[in-house]
Formats: sequence, structure tokens, C-alpha cells
Amino acid sequence: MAGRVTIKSIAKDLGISHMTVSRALSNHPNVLKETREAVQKRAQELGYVKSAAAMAMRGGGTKIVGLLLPNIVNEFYARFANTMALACEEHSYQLLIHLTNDDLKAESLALEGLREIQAEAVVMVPAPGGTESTSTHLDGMRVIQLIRQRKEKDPASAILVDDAPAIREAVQHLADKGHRHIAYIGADSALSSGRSRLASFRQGLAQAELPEETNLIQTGVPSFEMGREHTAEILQQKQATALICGGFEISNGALNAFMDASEQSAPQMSFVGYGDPSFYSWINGGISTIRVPVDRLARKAVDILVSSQTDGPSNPLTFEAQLVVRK
Amino acid sequence: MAGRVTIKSIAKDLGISHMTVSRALSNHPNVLKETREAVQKRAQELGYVKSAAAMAMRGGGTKIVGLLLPNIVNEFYARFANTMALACEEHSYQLLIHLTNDDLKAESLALEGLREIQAEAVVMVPAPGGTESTSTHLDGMRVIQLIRQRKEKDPASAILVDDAPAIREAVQHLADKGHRHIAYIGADSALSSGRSRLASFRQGLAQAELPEETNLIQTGVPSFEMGREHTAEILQQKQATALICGGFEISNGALNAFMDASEQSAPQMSFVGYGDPSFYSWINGGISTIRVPVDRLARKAVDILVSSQTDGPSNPLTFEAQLVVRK
DNA sequence: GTGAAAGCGCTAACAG
DNA sequence: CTGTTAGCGCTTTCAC
Repeated sequence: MAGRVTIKSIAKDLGISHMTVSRALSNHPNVLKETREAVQKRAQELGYVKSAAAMAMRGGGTKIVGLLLPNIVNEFYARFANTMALACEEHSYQLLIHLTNDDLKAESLALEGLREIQAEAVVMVPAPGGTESTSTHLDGMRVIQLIRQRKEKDPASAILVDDAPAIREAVQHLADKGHRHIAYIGADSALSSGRSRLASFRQGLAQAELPEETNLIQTGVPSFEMGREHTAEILQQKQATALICGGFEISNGALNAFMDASEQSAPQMSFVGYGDPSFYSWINGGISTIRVPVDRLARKAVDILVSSQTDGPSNPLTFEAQLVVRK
Repeated sequence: MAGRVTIKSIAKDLGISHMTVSRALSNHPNVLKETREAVQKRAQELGYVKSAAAMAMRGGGTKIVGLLLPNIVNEFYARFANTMALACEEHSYQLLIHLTNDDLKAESLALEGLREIQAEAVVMVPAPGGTESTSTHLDGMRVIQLIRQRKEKDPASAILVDDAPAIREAVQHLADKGHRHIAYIGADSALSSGRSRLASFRQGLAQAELPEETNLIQTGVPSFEMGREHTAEILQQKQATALICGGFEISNGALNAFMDASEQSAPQMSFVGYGDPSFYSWINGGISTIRVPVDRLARKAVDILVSSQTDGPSNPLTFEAQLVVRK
């Protein structure tokens, strides 16, 4: 139990120099095959592992990538983390997850932590309201923004979702089914995604030649609770006959409100959710939704990490969301 | 862009020795207040962060804990990871997640990776079929086994779930409702949890004075697919009128099979799931289930990490699962 | 109060 | 083929 096993301890044990051990273990050509095998065998027995700290200090990378998510219970983020973790294992990266809860302070804390351990890259869903000053001093850490983009002219790469066509299609679809009063709940303009989704919804209305009804458009800081409450309100107003959600958490919250409401009466409002958790296809005979290609996003994130080791920030990459009609 | 900011680079910049910088930054008493402030200001400007690698090499800990999970899409594991990540942030630990997919090779690979970076502890759901030899050479890394326990006499701590009472209660509950043919799908005996859950189910049958019907008891390597297939079989047999599941993935798979089946006809079989994802309370007017206190498990895991810094392995901790009756 | 030296584990660059 | 030296960033120990 006398401390860690190091190349030096192995060297002493074998009565040779630590350099020979180092070379033997990294399969350097200039080692007698005999010696190499003896060293490798002994190292195995002793349970030697290279110190990542020492490697990091010498300038080798850390093979650690950070992932900053608002939370991970939401199935969208869980799927993303899952796929990304899998892809990371493939490339022998380690995935360090921090939860920000969409809070800026938590976010900078997490970033600082990653900087301390010299993470090679961060994939992050930027918290709402951050400015460029939030991301000062990123050192050599590559940053990939996910879904939301903090600054148009950001030095970081971005993986975005173009949900505009899907949202417009959703409105059109509902209009075609005869709905004249379509409500919308989404994030407010503090988020780039909030702005663009709302704009798409409005475009959809215009396209379907429906008027905008301000009391049917609700925005705010996105959360499960927020979605639930606004949906309850809209339900109470009894004006809208359909609802489109522009956010993962919001969508789940809305669904919850529907379930609560349908226990008493059955107001049967048409609904288009956001994101596509597995159970959306089960309940109520299937929930229509705007599906985001989460696996492809995650794969792409890792792709960027492994491929553009040296490249500069790539252009924002955009994946198209897709309307899935069910119900 | 001339490399990282280090205490030396700051020292040179200020024309003092790197030692003074070190002392100033760690608020050592023996530094002129004037000097200290100048140093701290400059460090801030330059965006200095302590090198975690250097600290680790000097013997300070890494503040990294690993988490090994089969997958993270399953809401139970997602919740666990979420709560644990939150608790980790509170104690300024970093959470490194590896997905094992219940595969032994992936598991040892992950453990080795964690050992390389000198993780201070691992919380792991042991993959099925592993022996003690799987966990050789854990160095100073504390290990906490979750849900499943690999060896009774294991040197590692364990956080377990005692679901025996809940499973017996579930059987009794179904029997009380008049069910005479109750099916069970669970993990096979390669898992300690598989063994004990099946035993509990049998005890429940005995207690309710129901006979064991071997064709209604299905075990195997737990997975979504496995649950789905066995449920489909049982549905086809048209013998059982109720089903109890003994596994998270299995339970979801079973649910899927039910949903598929109910699209054609409505066989209406009573069902008790395992684990309590949020949507279980919504669909079909509520799914009865065996709820595992996941948040408490996660909190306890971190508690153990922070408190027993020096203590030996604590006794296996057990939390009681709870039958939630809905439908 | 401040500085210089040593060493944590490892490898690149020189000796032999 | 093998060994020695030096240095990555940091703190502990001992000088001044």
C-alpha cells in the first residue's frame, strides 16, 4: 500500500531506469523485446495506470470534454447526453457533465471548473440572458453552443435547430383541420430560439391567413411549471381550440395541464408538442410534435470535436426539425 | 496567445518570484497586502486558473467522481444522474459520466479511465455477471455500488433498494382485486437484484395462496426489448390477467407492448411497473408502480462521498421501495 | 516579507 | 539498446 504505482516504482522494482519503463510501456521501438515484455508484465501485475495529471502537465491533452445542460431529466437532454457519451467512449473521451439549471452563475462556475482541469472542449446549451462577457477567457477550450446561440458573431461553433419550417407546417396543419384559434407558448426573446420560434409561429398564422390573437400568445422563461400554468390559463379562457408549444419543458408542462384537465371534463384541444420523448407516441393514441433530430445533433457535436482538432470555428450547423403528425 | 497563464507568467509580468504569486493567490498571511492585491488583480485580468493537473500531481485530490450507468435515457437513471450532479455542484465535485450499457468490458474501460485521472470515487451500477476480479486494482478510488451488489463481502459501499415488501404487496394487491394468474418479468439470477425480486414475487404468491405458474415467470438479461417481447408472449398466451415487472427497462418495454396491443383490441391486463417515471402518472389514468426513492439514493451517494472521506466502507445502505397504486 | 530549491509522474532530447 | 537531465505548474521546506 505504499502509494501509487509509477514508472519509477516499477523501474526500481526491476532494477532498471524509469525511462526504459516508459519506453517499454509506450511500445517505443528502441527497447529489447525481452525487457519490454518483462516490464509490461510487471506493470500489469502491479495494476499500473498512467497518470493523466502528469500527461496533462506535459502538454498532452486531457481527453475530457464538458457538457453543460440545463438539466438532464428532460428526455431530450437525456438522449443528447446518452448519445454523446456513447460517441465519446468510442473516441476515448471522458464526458464531464455539469447541470446549469439555466442559471448564468452556475454556468460560469461550471466553465471555470472545466478550465481548471483543462478540458479540451465544452458542448453547452447557453443559459438565457448571457452576454459575450460571460464567456471570457476560454483558453484553448473549444466551445460548441447547442440549440441556442449566444452571439451571432461568436467565436464558438454552434449546432442549431431550424424549426421554422416545422412550426409553420404545424400551424398550417392545424388550420387545415379547421382550427381558427391557435395558441402558442414559448420562450421569451431573451433566447435566440425563443425569438425565432415565435416569429415562425406568426409566419405560420399569416400563411394560413389567421389573425394574431395576443392573449393566445404566451412567452416567458421556459420551464415545466411555466408551460403548465400558461396552458391552464389558455384552457380556462376557452378560446383556443389548439396549442403549439415551443420548448421541451414547456411542452411537458402543457401535457401535464391537459392530463389534469381531462380528468374532470374532456375539453379535447389539439396539441403539437416540442421534442419527441418516447412516450409521446403512446399516450392519447399519439401526440403530434415537432421532432428535433437529437441523435444527429449529438453525433455531430462529437464529430466536430474529433475532426476539427486544429480547425477554427466552423460555421453554425443547422439541423431541420420535423413535424410528426399523430393524434 | 503565448500559452497558458501560470503563476510563473504572472510573476515575470510583475517582476517578482512565482512563490510570492502562489502565496498571494492562496491568501497566505506572509504577503504584503499591497503585493497580494496587485497579484490578485493581475491574475483576474489575465484570466488565471489554477492547473488542476499540477494540483493532482502534488497529491491534492482531483474533486472528480465518476458515475457508471447502463444508460441515461431511462428516466430512473436520468433522475439519479440529475440529482447527483446537483449535489456534486454543491460540494464542488465534478461528475464524470460513463455509459456501460450493462457491458462488462465497457465497465472496466470506464473504471480504468477514471483511475487514470485519479477520480476520488465512483458510483456505479455494476454490470450483470461481473465477479470480484472485475474490480481489481481500484487504487485509492472509493467505490459505491448502486442498486445491484456484486459481492456480499465486497470492500465497497453499497446503496441498495429493498423492494421485497413492495413486490409482495403488489402481488397481494392484485390477488385482492381477484386476479388468479399473475405474471412476472424480471432480471435473471446473474443479478443479485434479479434473484431477490423474483424471490419476493414468489413469496407474494405464497402469501396470497396462489400457485406458481412457471410459464408466467420470465427472466433474462434486462432490457427494453426483453420486456417488450416477454410481455407480447404473455399477452398472446391469454392466461395471465395481471403482470408485475421487476426492472426499469423491462417495465417500459412491457408498457410499450401493452400500447401496441391495445391499438387493436383492449385486453386490459392489470399492470404494476417498476420505477416511477413522471409519465406513469398520466397515461391510462395512471400506472401502478413500484417506486424507488431515487432522489434519496442520489443524495445519499454524495453524502457518503463527502462525509466518509476517511472512513472505511460503510455498511450496505438500504432504502425501501414503495408500491404506488393508481390505475 | 520574499526567494530558491526540490519533487510530484511523465517524456523529449541528449548522452553513452 | 539504455541511462541522465530537464521541465511541465504547483506547494512545502528551508534560507535570507
